[in-house]
Amino acid sequence: MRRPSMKELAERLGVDRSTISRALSEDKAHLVAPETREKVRKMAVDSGYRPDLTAAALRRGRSQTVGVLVPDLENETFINVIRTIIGSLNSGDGTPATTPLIAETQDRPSAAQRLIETYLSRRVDAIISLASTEADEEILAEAAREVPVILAVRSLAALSLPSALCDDREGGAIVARYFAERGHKTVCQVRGPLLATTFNNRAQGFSAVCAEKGIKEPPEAIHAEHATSAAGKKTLDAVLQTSPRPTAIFAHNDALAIGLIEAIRERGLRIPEDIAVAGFNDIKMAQVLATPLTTVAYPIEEVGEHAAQLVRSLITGDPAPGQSVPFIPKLVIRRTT
Amino acid sequence: MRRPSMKELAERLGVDRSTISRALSEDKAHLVAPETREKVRKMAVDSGYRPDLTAAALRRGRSQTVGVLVPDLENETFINVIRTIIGSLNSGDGTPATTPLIAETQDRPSAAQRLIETYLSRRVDAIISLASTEADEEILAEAAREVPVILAVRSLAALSLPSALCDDREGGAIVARYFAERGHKTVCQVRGPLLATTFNNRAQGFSAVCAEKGIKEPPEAIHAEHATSAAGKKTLDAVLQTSPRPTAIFAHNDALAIGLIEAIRERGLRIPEDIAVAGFNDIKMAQVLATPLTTVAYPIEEVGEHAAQLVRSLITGDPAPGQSVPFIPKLVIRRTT
DNA sequence: CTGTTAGCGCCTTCAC
DNA sequence: GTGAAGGCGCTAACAG
Repeated sequence: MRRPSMKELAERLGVDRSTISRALSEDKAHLVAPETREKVRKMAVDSGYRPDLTAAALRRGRSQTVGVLVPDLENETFINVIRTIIGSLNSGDGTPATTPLIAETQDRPSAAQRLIETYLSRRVDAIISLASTEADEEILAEAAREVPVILAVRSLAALSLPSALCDDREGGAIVARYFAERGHKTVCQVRGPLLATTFNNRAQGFSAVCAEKGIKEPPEAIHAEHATSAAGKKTLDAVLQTSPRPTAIFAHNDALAIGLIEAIRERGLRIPEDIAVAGFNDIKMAQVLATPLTTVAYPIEEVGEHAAQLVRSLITGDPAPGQSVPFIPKLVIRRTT
Repeated sequence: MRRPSMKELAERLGVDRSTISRALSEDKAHLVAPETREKVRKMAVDSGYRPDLTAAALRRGRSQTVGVLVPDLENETFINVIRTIIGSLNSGDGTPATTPLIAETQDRPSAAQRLIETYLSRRVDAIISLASTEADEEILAEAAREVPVILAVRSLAALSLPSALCDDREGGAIVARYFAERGHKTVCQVRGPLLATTFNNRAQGFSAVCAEKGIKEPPEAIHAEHATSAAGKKTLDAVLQTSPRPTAIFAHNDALAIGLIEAIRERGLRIPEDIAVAGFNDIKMAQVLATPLTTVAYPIEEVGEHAAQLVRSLITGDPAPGQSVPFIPKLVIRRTT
């Protein structure tokens, strides 16, 4: 037998549809007499009633839905930030569950645009972008006029929106200071693609400290094509060709670092004696490596939690918390340095 | 200025709302005069009209949405199957875009149940489960009475539903045959958790061939707690304690294999001379390793494409293709064996 | 080819 | 504490 609608429940119980609606709701249930409420709820369960959220969304103008944009679904760090966001959004005591619509942009502006339009057509209550690149600025700015837009992980230079961020500049600086302490005189960065602020900031923070401490960097920046281990592996040749040869490498993320490590191993060089490697993010694999990876732990919980908080307060129209301080990542020293 | 609804467009153009609806639709556009159609479309663009998909969903009874259940968002293979599904679902020439609702179960039946209920309340047009475990059978069976349910990657013993699968049994057999060819006499499996059919089938296929070829396996099965590299790493002790010591290990997936490799390396044993390792799935990392991993390539495209096809035909009510043959995975020989 | 009409299922005033 | 009524924005029959 087909599942009933509120109207049918109402008929069966001889009450009005609105009573059913109230009895089944979280916030208006107190308006209905305890006994009718229980009667209604029992009947709802017994009959297999299932609320129609598309109808509720239309009527309310809010869909209990947030759109999430991520550059790459294979990136553990992004996924973990999203997990934290979702967890936080649905742990709320009273608040009704929010369903995330998750999609990846692959850092293609056209994809970002298309997805944002879909989200807006689906009447999402907010958009969280972890995928923002400069090319998306306009699209995001426009979206922000219709619905709250939150930036997480990646910020945008020319667009001020509520953000949940890691202090990547400081992250880079932390690595440089550590390299300085260890006595390195010549070091090298393997940078991720520069379309996002993230890698840029890490590079700047690192270089600033190097300059200050008189540590030498190669004149030409080394960029990996993607922030993946395969791409990282390919950059080792370029690193070793710089002269004098660096004794430590700061890879802009752990995947790059792992690629480098495997390449170094193939050459028969020793880590960290011949060359030290530090990564960024502290993915799980960092601990599994035979030589566990020194890296900078990304403040996943903080960023995710803060993003969720922003979403919540913007949806309910609370005062958006003012410019918030980015979270400081933390150096994790292991065996590759 | 706020974005207009169809009604407002209709008023501005002096036509009926239904004309707007038709002109803007894909399949009914031909019913409206070319000039009015263009006039409507131009006005829609100029005014920034944005269709309200929550309203359309309510009216049509179809939400242009599919629910996707995945056990673990960090698993590259699952993600790639999902990517293929989404790509295929949205590449359709005429078919309107389908938005996926993606969520992970972490293999917790309670999570699966909650998510399926959310999906049904949101009136998804279909559910694709890559996360099916025995514990979910009832829930899935019940869901299948309301909406098409497709199983991908993982099948279910007691529940016959349209499925897109890999022949895991054959995958295990392929590895065993290869080990036999290489002359191994004592081998060992490191199995994934047994709540899903996948690992069970791989184990059976492998063992059947071993028995047939007279290859020895340890009497007690070795199970990793999770299908991750960290868990795989921990199993090496157990493997080396079996006697006689195996000369080859079949890890039920690449993450396990990588964990084992790192553990083997820590001990100073050589791969493949002292011990050979084969994985399953062929994740990207398999090629990046200093000693590239021999593994069984998962038929990602085929499984994803087939799942998408099933979704399409079940949604449109076409005859569901009969019991389909699982796709055969392919051995990729590299350097760890 | 276009208009008329009638809801989809829910929530929310406004009465009583 | 409950009922009556209206409508969110869209689409689908049915006329003409």
